[in-house]
Amino acid sequence: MFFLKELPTLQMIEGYGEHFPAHGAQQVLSKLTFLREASLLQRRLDTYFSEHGFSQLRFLALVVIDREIERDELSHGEITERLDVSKPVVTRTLNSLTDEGLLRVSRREQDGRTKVFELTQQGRKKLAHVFPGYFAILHADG
Amino acid sequence: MFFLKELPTLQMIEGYGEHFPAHGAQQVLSKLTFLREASLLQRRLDTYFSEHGFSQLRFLALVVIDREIERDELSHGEITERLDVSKPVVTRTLNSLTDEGLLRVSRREQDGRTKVFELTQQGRKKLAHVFPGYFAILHADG
DNA sequence: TTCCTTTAGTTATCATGATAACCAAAGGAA
DNA sequence: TTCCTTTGGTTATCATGATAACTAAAGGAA
Repeated sequence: MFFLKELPTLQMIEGYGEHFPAHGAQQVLSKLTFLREASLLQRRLDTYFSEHGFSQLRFLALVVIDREIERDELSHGEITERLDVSKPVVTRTLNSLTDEGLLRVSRREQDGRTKVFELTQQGRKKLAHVFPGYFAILHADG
Repeated sequence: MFFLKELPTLQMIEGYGEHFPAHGAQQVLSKLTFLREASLLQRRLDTYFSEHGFSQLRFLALVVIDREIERDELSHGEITERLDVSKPVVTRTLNSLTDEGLLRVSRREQDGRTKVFELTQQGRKKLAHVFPGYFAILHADG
């Protein structure tokens, strides 16, 4: 998240910078604008998820399992590969989703270390319930 | 931060959605791309800050004081107005910056409640040290 | 087999965001 | 004055990101 409510003006940036080439300030400002807009959109999504007792990460963890074609389940490691967060966070997230009954775990027969997760009926229902509003936010202007 | 390493394909999104109008999927995908790119840029910035024992918020707190024209100091409340984070987080951040000697606090004479913060020499030095790399990341392609 | 290395996930701990509830000074109305 | 409301910040507590260090199963060389 980018936490500056008012972006600096072009003049301000130019004032700071003997640090970048001519016309660099414009590029810097447009990147800051980009970050700020993304943060605002991200914040709308986070608010939406939290209204549904969800978080983006918890949602995406269900999504990566759901979207897998010709498979119903993914291992902890496979989920970690698909999500850009650390392993311990994946562990915590999957455990809490399991505790809430949205996922079901089992051990893989061939390898006693591996845990595999699949959506429960309730998990599918929850996803279906949250998707429309999610797409609505992404589809909206701004 | 948007945590999906691989974005869904257009076909996947269309598969999910009777939830949005025709051609909506393209719009959804471009918003997801936007979020993902912003997250990657944000992550480069966060890495840079943490290499300097800094965080984006700590940096921006110094910046909003520094960029104030014709004033050297801002109150806690004024800083809170300029940063898009909650009051308690501002308190904690300003305290830690003060403890590290980057800011100096004083009470405002007219109002015994108000705290005002200004950059120390060390704070200015730190900002000057961090700015070039910050702009370089923002100026870079991608 | 025995032992060493690799791989899968977990535990411990920290940093940093949020909200709710609080304290204390300021500022008026009675 | 006294008391009530408003305003400026803080405390307590939680959620959720990270890294480092750990446990235990797997797999392979000797």
